[in-house]
Amino acid sequence: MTQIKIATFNVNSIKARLPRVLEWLKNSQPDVVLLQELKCVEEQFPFEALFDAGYNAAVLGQKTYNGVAILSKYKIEEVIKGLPTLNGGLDEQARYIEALISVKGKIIRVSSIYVPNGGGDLLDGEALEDSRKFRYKLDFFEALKSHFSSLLKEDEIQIFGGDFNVAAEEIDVFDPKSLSGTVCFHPAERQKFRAILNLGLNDSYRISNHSQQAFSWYDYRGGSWQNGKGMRIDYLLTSPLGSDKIISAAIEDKGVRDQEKASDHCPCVVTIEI
DNA sequence: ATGGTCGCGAGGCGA
Repeated sequence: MTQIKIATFNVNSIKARLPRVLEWLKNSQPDVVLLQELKCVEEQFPFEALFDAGYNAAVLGQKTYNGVAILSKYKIEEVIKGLPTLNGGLDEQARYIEALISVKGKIIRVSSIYVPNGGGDLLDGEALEDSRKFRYKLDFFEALKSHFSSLLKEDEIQIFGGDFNVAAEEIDVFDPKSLSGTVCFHPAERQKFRAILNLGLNDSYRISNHSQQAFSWYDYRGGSWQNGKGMRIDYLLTSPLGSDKIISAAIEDKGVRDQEKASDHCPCVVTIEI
């Protein structure tokens, strides 16, 4: 009987965040960590500091923007870098990395995902849903759904985690009325995310904490953390074999988001018996 | 409050 703790954490620059990340790793002791928004190329990734902290790493980097990684106390195998797109190519940005983790003779599949935000300035009279960035976001969700659909044919414990940049339900935002139709809480993107869940994946936090409101992201601007104005946009989605084995799930906001030089995201964790 | 704050990298973009 082995328990494994898996985390997802959008760090908003691994270089700027390294001291905070090392401190959090020491306190939280996750076995596997899915990182997003590295904001550096693989050559600049702090492999040594993280190895010294006990973690192997697989990295898909990019200069300045995006970047995803998988950290693991166990061996990382069969790494796949980049999200397959519907036309048979690969998404051009560093937003997806997947691997197998070998845990005491058992295999789990994990991926670290950074869904495009989809927001930004609109042209005169342009609706969010017509903007280039938002359409890229919706296309990315479609590509994710297609890829997950094929992976779910395997009888594996699978955990797909990351910053999905969408709040699933009204309970997942601080003000559903005012935020409805804005980026990260627009009906079109919520529908795309729901379609991914409908493949048979579970939102591990929500099935473990039925009616608890908790947020994984607080804007740096406007004192959002101090005012409790956040959203839950980071998830650890589990395949049926994984969902059956969930012990607990949580968002580790206290002692992390309230620190100096914190990321605007909080780590989300799930513990699974394998 | 039509702003606000970060990170990157050296002005503006992305979030």
